[in-house]
Amino acid sequence: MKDDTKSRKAALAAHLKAAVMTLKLRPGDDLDEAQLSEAFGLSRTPLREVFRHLAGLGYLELRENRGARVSQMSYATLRDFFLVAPMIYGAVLRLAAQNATGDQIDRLKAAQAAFRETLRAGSAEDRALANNQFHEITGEMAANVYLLPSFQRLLIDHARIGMTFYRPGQAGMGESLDLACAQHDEIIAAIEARDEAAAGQLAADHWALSRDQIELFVTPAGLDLPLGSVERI
Amino acid sequence: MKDDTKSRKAALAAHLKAAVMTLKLRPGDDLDEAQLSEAFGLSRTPLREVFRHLAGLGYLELRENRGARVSQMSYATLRDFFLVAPMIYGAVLRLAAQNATGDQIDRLKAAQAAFRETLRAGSAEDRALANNQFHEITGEMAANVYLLPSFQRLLIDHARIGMTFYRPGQAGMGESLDLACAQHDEIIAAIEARDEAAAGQLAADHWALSRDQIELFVTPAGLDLPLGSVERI
DNA sequence: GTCAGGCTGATTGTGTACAAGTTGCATTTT
DNA sequence: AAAATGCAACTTGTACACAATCAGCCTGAC
Repeated sequence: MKDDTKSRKAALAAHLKAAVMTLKLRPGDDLDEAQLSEAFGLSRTPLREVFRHLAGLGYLELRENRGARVSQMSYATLRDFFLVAPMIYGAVLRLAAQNATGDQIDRLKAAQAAFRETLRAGSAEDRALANNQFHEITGEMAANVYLLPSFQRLLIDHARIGMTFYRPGQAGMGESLDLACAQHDEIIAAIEARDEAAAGQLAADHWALSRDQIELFVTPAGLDLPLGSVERI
Repeated sequence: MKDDTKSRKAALAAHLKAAVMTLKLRPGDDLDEAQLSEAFGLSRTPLREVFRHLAGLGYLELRENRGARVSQMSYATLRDFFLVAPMIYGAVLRLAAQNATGDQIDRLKAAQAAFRETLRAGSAEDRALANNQFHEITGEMAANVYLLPSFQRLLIDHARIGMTFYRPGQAGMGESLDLACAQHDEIIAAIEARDEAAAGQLAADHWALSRDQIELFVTPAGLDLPLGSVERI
């Protein structure tokens, strides 16, 4: 009974994390205590402890007397994200290059293999989670208690933003994913070589690629139509 | 009864935060649920919610089946601190200069006045809390959800490190505090003038001062004794 | 016709009882 | 005498019941 309960709590947390990052639970969605309590075989007390934990990590927001919600995204958070992400990502990869252990590098390679597999045959959700897993490990390598909280929040919303702006059909999307995957390989190499400068540069490159993808969606290529055929508002 | 409970929870959280930052509760100390439950008139359920909340913010650590502890400090965390503090502090003050509202600037000035008052007549604890309050407001000004979690963790441990290394008698301690206070004034001015570059520079200066104080303690001035009178190991 | 006020159903917050786990001591065995 | 094992007291985790709060709807007055 003991292991059951613990694993159920862990399962609930993992389920919610994945659901939030893949937008299966979308920003602002309400969570139903009663329903989740039933689904995971937990009473409300441990359930709410999980909620509080995830709220601390930035997945959920708790509102007084009004239950838990998936944490919101807005233009303000998007702006916050663009301002801070390059700095934190750079710092994490530089520290990762300094500190990574052999075991961690092995796990990073495994994560990269899994990510590559999702490119071949995987849903957008699988891809986002695999990519997230890869970067989580770099965070673990950086091993800095003061940096991690911000980094992990960035990863959550990076996954969500990526899911929002992911359009399989869009021109250049496949190429971008391949490029991102290649950059992951370079990141592994830089970390393994303890090349801090290269890791920092790769962080910048990887970020730039991701940012361009997002901007491409926000500012899409204009439709190629003759003048006058599209009404301007 | 409603307001009572809420305010008691808030009081407990505030009490624990202050106690942790001022080292009244020292890193690694165990927290007694039963005792705190009695002292604040809360049952264990809400008490544990407060624990979880504070654990998320970095004040406490929760261990499975073994209660809550004040979060640890070690050489590793000290090293982590030195590595990322200048970066985060710089980012926060630059963003604060960009975004601060008039109301926030007023509150910052009030916090600075309170801090100055603790210099004149206040305990080391009062001073640490007042200084923390000042920097908390700069974090609020920066208003970046991705930066704040790391910044607030840094502030907690900055307060604790400051308390650890604070020695009223030590040469230069009073001068350093006066200098730090003067820098606060300059920081306010830079923010009010929306001078981002100046704010960034002041963050670096303020950090350098704090760092030097810590190093002064870690590497104190050698005793002024004739050669040969002190055995070298 | 519109808005204010109060009721009602549902949801969340808290208190308490009980189950599970852990620690330290005592006893036993080698 | 030292180490290991079992027991007991205490601490933590979970479940459930009750109290408090909120949102929506209805009624009634202006």
